[in-house]
Amino acid sequence: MATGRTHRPATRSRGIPEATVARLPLYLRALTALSERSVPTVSSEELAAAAGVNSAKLRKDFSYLGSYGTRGVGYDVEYLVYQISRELGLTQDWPVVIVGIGNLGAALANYGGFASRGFRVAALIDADPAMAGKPVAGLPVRHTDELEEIISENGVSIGVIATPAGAAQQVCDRLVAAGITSILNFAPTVLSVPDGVDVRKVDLSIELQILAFHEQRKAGEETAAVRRTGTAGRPAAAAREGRKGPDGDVPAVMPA
Amino acid sequence: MATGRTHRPATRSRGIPEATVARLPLYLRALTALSERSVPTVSSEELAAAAGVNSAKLRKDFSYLGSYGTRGVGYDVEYLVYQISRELGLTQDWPVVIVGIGNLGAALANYGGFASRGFRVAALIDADPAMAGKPVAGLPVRHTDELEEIISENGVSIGVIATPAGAAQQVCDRLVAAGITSILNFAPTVLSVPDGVDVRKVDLSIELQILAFHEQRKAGEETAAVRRTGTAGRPAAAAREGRKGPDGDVPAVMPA
DNA sequence: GTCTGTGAATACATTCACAGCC
DNA sequence: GGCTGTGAATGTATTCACAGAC
Repeated sequence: MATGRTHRPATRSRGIPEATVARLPLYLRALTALSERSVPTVSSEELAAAAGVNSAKLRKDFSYLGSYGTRGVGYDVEYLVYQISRELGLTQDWPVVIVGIGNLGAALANYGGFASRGFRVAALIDADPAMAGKPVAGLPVRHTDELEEIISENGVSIGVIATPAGAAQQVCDRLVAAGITSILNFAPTVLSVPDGVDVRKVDLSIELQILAFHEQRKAGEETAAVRRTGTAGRPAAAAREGRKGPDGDVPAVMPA
Repeated sequence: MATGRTHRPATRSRGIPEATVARLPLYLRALTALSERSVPTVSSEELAAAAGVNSAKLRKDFSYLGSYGTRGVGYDVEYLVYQISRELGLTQDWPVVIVGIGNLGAALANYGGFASRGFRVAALIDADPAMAGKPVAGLPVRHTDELEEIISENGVSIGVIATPAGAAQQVCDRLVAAGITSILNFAPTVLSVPDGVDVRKVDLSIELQILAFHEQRKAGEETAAVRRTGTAGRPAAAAREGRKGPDGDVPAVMPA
């Protein structure tokens, strides 16, 4: 990351913290809901509750964007919607391609949340020739051979990878070579990309594993018992029938 | 205090940092791949590269679990796989339910990554009576009416919500009432849950919006950067000329 | 010599708490 | 009175750099 120089102090300071950027879409969603209900203004407290954060954090976040509120009153909903949209780059439309039209890719293609923000699915691409031409979410699936052409013709800079893990790096390389500079990766694999290309990943199984970690801890607190039994056991908890785990009878966890 | 153990606290220290927990699945995946290639040991440098992090971070992360490496040698792959699996709670199997069998729910049901870790889809649940009984991913869809019974009978503690936003809170409440204590939420809404219940959310459109933010920033920098790198880098950006935003005053994405 | 494990240093993020404006 | 905006304080995460085990 190229740190320029000292601060550009004015209302448009060039460094919004990553953590803040990651929350802006959350605020935007909450604001959009308020806007649809024609709520004219909102306090940091109310908006924070709607977005699921605390109000100090929200105010700090907004302070990076500028002073868009009014003391004693709150924030103008419409104005904030616009400012955040602009900051996120959603006032323009972003064509995206989805590569890998399996179950997940198809689900993504059908996902309404893309279009409702500035995103437009420019094409669906799959390596299976049998898929080519088949309509998914109203778009004909195109073959991988056409990938470069599609990207170039549509000026696509954001790509979504929903292929199996084995194909992801190869697809990624082609996307990058074709000019893509932002990638959302659903394949459970680490992608390597040149500098200047952003990758964000969504890994469904990782999220579950994190939940399992905390779940296990909860279970352990209830029955502070055998935790480290080298051979067999896991924390015990009531369940019904033993489901077979890797080594025999593994209890499921039920809060009683 | 509970922290009575003086030395060797790391073996099961009461607080593995969240950031570390979130990376353990990454390490585990990389290690599993090495294990399948029968690689016996791995250095922090190699493993870090495979997991897409830097080696100092990895070593620090592992130090929270204990001293599982050998100086001058590296880490035993099989042993680490076991230790991390145990730490994450993956040595037991976790029955999960998926609620909301639309495109996304079906994709999740078919997703192989769950079963390959300790997760087992115990049931698919949908509110649509027309769906009831229809097989998805080899399981018959069950109706929401049976939700409590399913959770109780299978000792499920982890639920996945893949319903439309409007139904999510209601489903969440029922899941929690039925005993679920961990929720993975795909619906684009903030869920409120009582203490003791963990929620993780995956929001597809939020990830894209974060990418758009950075993409927009790149485009802004391009004006200055383009001459520095000559013409080598960005075919798609050049092709983007044809695209125009819906409104007239779209800020210059391209040096005009 | 190699590579881990970890205090110390730094960077980043959140929360506090209150001055300043409505 | 109510609410924002923000320095200061605190908490968390990452990185450095090297002592110590092999």
